[in-house]
Amino acid sequence: MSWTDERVALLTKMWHEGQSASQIAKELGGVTRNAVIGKVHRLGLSGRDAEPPKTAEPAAPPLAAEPAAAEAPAPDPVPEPEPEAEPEPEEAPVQMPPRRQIIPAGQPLPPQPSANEIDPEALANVREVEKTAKRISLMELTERVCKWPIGDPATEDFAFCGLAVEPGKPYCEAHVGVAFQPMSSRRDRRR
DNA sequence: CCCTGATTCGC
DNA sequence: GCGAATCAGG
Repeated sequence: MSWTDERVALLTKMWHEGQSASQIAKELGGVTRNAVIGKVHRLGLSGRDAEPPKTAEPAAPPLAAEPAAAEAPAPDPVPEPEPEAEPEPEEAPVQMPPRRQIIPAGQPLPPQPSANEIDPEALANVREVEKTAKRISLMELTERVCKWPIGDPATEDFAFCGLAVEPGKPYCEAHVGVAFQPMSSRRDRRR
């Protein structure tokens, strides 16, 4: 696969939309995220919009910038014509949702396992997360999705959380929070 | 041990 | 110019 104008245009568009290199690579097909990143750099659009103020020190102290005889500062009004290599192809402004769509749960949430001696903060967090959980089925479980059960396994609306797991753990960040509570925090929460 | 972008360097 | 390999951070 080569970098045709169209592919470069799509790359540029997606990059400015904030898509990750791997997502762009997947969308384009035939290239790896490395290729995308390499191309991004070659195109000079690495810093997605603002200029990097923290690059390497140019080591150019402005000390003798002013010639001694210069009485007038001689300002330069518009030194940068800024080529603006942004062709901005007439792309259809539609097809806007680059972000992963989320399936809302819209459902009362049956009682959770041992949901009464858990750190209130973590619990609140979980209820929040479960509103936005992906709710995947048993067959959709993989090594890297949260396996926290949501709902009653006996009913149809049962599902697993399905969010991205905390690497190395079986659950997402929020569910790890309630799954692995140190005994210290669960002590004396009953009066 | 998943992801991210950044950089290098042989091609 | 290209991108795999590698590096560096989360």
